[in-house]
Amino acid sequence: MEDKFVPNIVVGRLPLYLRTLQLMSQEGRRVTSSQELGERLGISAAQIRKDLSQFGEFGKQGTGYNIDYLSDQLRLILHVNKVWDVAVVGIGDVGHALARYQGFSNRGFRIVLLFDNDPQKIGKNVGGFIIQDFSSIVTKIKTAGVQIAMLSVPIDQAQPVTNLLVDAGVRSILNYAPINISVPSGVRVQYIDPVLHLQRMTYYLE
Amino acid sequence: MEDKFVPNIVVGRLPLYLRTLQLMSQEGRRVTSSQELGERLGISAAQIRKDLSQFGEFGKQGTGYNIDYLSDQLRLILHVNKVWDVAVVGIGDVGHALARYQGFSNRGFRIVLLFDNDPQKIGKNVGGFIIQDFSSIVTKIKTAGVQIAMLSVPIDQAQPVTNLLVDAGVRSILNYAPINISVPSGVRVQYIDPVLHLQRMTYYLE
DNA sequence: TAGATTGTTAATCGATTAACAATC
DNA sequence: TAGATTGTTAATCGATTAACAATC
Repeated sequence: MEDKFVPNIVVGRLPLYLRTLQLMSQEGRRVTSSQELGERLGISAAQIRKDLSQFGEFGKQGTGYNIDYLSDQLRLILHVNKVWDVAVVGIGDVGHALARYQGFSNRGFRIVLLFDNDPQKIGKNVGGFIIQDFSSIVTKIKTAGVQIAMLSVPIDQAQPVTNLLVDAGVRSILNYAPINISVPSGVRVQYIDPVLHLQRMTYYLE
Repeated sequence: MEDKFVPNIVVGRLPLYLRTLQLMSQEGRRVTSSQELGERLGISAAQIRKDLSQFGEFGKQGTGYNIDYLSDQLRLILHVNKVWDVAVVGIGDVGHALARYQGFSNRGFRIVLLFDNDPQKIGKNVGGFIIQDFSSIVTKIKTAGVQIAMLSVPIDQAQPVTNLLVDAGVRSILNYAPINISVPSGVRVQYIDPVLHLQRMTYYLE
């Protein structure tokens, strides 16, 4: 089921479904429908049903989806039924905010390592973790078996640091530096750059 | 030219092109080609040419694109040939990082207003600006004529604060709260939620 | 039972790519 | 001139939607 090819664009919507279902669950709701989910997300009901059908049958005709059951299934599909250890690399303002962000733990992630190369910062405690020196990055990440990193270093360090992360066995990188980085196949990168989003909106402003 | 309909997905790629061109310009480069741009971005050369052709003819056969000229044109198209004033609403760790982020100014944005509702924070200076009380948000934003806001408040405040922003005349919202918000037509929302990106990658991890 | 909603198929719609004449 | 690369067309590919039988 999960072995078969699923379009990337579909995979990208699943976390959105999960996020909304978790919220509904917190609201005390028990069941929902593709229509309701769609309305909350601005996505058509047909698309949601089609997306889910890639992975199995999770609903009941006439009643819809059990929220907690579908959430569990989505967590299994997305492999966030466990908690993933994450490293934050580059503890400037962005890294600092990530290290202290409370929104990871109930969605499948926890931060376990912080790195920076500024002697002023090394040894400091942020969000309960001690900032460690870049020089130890490969061994520390390897030893901890961390496979996911959030990268919040300056632009010119993004590629060299990425290379270290790849050497250390990191397979998923969330890159906050506004530059495209190269990784070998088997390693995935996602990008966050607020300016891209802002410029996408100013197109429609005068 | 800009009046005619352009697919949203095309508009979304333009900021990426611009970002790469600005980087090339800083590297001292003068010209590039759709092929080179495509390689740096992981996008096909044909797609880049097709996207650009929606807005005009910016290249020369045989030589390619003048980097600074194409950058200027993209800035005009995206309306970032000017600098937009932006408000940051909610000065927790994320808002704090946004307020101090140095990457906005050379890409068309500058932060001019900060808001929070925590009496402990109101009056404090972050990144050169004084945090102001929520109670003044509508009038202050109206007076300043700010049309863009970055929203970094807790989940449960996202929708009510959004309503205030809309009342104040904000037309573009970059929402960091992990929840979908409703806005009237004419107002645009973009979302940033790191967990969505992480979960999209764990799908491919075991 | 009647009403509601799923999962799925086929039709539609839109986006990407390949190819090439034009031309620098 | 020969080589390179654009802008654009037509073909391909993929994603979305509409519709409905199945069934809770």
